[in-house]
Amino acid sequence: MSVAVSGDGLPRQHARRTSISEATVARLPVYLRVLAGFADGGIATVSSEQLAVAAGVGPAKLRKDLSHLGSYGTRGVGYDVDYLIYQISRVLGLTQHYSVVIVGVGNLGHALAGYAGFGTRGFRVAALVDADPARVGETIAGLEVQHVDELETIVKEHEVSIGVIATPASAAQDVCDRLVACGVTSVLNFAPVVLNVPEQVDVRKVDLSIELQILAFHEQRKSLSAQAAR
Amino acid sequence: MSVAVSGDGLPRQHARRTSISEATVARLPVYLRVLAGFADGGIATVSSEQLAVAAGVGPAKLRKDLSHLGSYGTRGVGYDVDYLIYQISRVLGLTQHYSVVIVGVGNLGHALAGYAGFGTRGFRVAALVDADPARVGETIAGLEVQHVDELETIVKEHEVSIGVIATPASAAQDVCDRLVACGVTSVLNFAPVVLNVPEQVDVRKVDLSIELQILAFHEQRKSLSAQAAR
DNA sequence: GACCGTTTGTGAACTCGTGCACAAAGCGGT
DNA sequence: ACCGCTTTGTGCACGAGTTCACAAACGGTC
Ligand SMILES: NC(=O)c1ccc[n+]([C@@H]2O[C@H](COP(=O)([O-])OP(=O)(O)OC[C@H]3O[C@@H](n4cnc5c(N)ncnc54)[C@H](O)[C@@H]3O)[C@@H](O)[C@H]2O)c1
Ligand SMILES: NC(=O)c1ccc[n+]([C@@H]2O[C@H](COP(=O)([O-])OP(=O)(O)OC[C@H]3O[C@@H](n4cnc5c(N)ncnc54)[C@H](O)[C@@H]3O)[C@@H](O)[C@H]2O)c1
Repeated sequence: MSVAVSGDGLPRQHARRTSISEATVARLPVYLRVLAGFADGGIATVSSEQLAVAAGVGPAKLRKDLSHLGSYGTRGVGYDVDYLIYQISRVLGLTQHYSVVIVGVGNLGHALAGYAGFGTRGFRVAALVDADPARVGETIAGLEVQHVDELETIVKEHEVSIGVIATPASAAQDVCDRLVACGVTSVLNFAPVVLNVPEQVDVRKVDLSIELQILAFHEQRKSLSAQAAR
Repeated sequence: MSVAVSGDGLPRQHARRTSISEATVARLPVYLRVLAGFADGGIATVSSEQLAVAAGVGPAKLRKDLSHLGSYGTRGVGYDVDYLIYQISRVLGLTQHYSVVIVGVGNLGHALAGYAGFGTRGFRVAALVDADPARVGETIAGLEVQHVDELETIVKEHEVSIGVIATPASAAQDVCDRLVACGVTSVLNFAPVVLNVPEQVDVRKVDLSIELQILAFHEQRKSLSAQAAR
C-alpha cells in the first residue's frame, strides 16, 4: 500500500482514491457503536473476530470493510479501539458538526426532539418547526417550536445541512421542496412517501410500515413451511 | 409459463417454487403504497413506466420484481391496479392479520402506540407493556399499559407474532430474549443495539443514529468534492 | 383476420457484495 | 536471531441484484 507523508511529517494513508461502497458505509456506524462499548469497558484492542461477533457480521466482511478505509490494524494483535474509533469517525465525517432541523412536531416529532441520541455524535438539533400555529411557541427539550415559514431564516442562520421530515405524508413533498430550496442537501424522511429530489440531495427514509410488511412476509413464509411439514 | 388449476377451478399460477429475493420483498410495500394511491385516484390500470416513476425505481427493475410473483399484467396495456394490489398483498402475507406488542412506552413508544399507520394494513397493536410501575395503568390510544411481566400471558392470549422494542438500549436484549421465549418470531427493534436471536427469528432494526451517520458521510463527500473543485 | 403500435416478461451481460482461504506480518518466548 | 502462534489484509470465486434489449403477446383498427 502506498503511503504519503504530509507536511507535518506524520505518515498519512491516502486510501481515499476509491470511494467506499454504500454497503460498507451502512455498517461503519454499527462498528463505531460496538467499539464505543468496548472503549467504555476499558478494552484497548479487539480482534476482527470479537468485533464481528459483537456487530453481528462475519469476520471476513468486517476486515474487508475496515481495509477500505486504510490499513489500521496490527497483524497478530488486532485493532486499537480508540484509534479505530477515530478513523471510522473521520471517514464518516463525524469530526465535523451537523445542524439538524426537525419539521413537524407531532407525536413522532416530539419523540425525536427529546431523543438524546442526537447529541451524542456530532449532531445538534438546531430548531423545531411546525405549520400548526397552536404548536408554535411550545418549548420541547429546551427548544421553542417555530413556524415553518421561518425555515429559510433558520437554515441560513444555523447552517443546517440535514432536514428531518416528520409531517403527515401529504405535506412531506412540499416540506422537502422547501428544505431543498433553502440549501439543505440531506433529508431523513419519516413520512410514508417517495420523495422527489434533485441529483445532489441525499434522502434516507425510515418507514415503519414497510418494515412491518417485510416481517409479515417472513412470518407467512414461516407458517407456510410449518404447514407443509405437517 | 406453467399454470396449475386448483380444486376450486380457478387458474392459479404457482410461481412460488423459487423464493422471492430480499431486495424485491423490500420494494413490494412501496409498490403497494403507490398502487393504493392510484386506486384512490380512480386509476384502473398502470404501466410499468408509470408505476416505476411513482415508486422511484427503474421500469425494468419493477417488471422483474413483479414477474417474481407471477405473470399478472397485460402486454400492450399494463397492470390492473386492484388486481395487482391484491396479488402483492397476498404474496406479502397481508391477507392475514398480525398482532403486535409494543414493549417500552416512553417517548418513542407513545408515538408508535398512537400511530395510525399500524392499523391500516392488517397489523393490530394488541398490547403495550412497560417495566416502570408508574406507567402501568396509563391509557394510550385506547389501550391500557400493562406490566412487562404479563408479556407471556399477553403473547399467548392475543397470538402475538411481532414484537416492537422501544426500550432503552440496555434493556433491549433482555426484552428480546423474553419475547422469543414467549414464541414471538419477528422483532422490530428501535433500540441502538445488535440483537442476538435464534435462527428462526427475524429481526429488523430502525436506527436513527445510523441513518444520520450515513447522511453525514455523504455530506462530507459533497463538501470535499466542492472544495476540490475550487 | 391481418396489421400496427404498445407494453410485458425475461434471457443475457454486467456490476456489486460476500465468503473462503492463505500468504504476509507482527509479537513473544527462547 | 529464530521459531511458532496469532491475526490481518486481500486475491479469487461465487452468488445476488441490476440493467439492457428484444421477442412474444395483447388490444384496437381497418
Ligand atoms: N407516530 C409514529 O409512530 C410514526 C411512525 C412511523 C411513521 N410516522 C410518520 O411520521 C409522520 C408524522 O407522524 P405523527 O404521528 O407525528 O403525526 P402528527 O399528525 O402527530 O404530527 C404531524 C405534525 O406535522 C405538522 N405539519 C403538518 N403539515 C406541516 C407542514 N406543511 N409543515 C410543517 N409541519 C406540518 C402538524 O401540525 C403536526 O404537528 C407521518 O407521516 C407518519 O406517517 C409516524
Ligand atoms: N425517542 C426517539 O426519537 C428515538 C429515536 C430513535 C431511537 N430511539 C430509541 O428507542 C428507545 C426508546 O427511546 P425513548 O426515547 O422512548 O426512551 P424512554 O426512556 O423515553 O422510554 C423507554 C421506556 O422503556 C421502559 N423500559 C425500560 N426497561 C424496560 C424493560 N426491561 N421492559 C419494558 N420496558 C422497559 C421505560 O420504563 C420507559 O418507559 C431507545 O433505545 C432509544 O435509543 C428513540
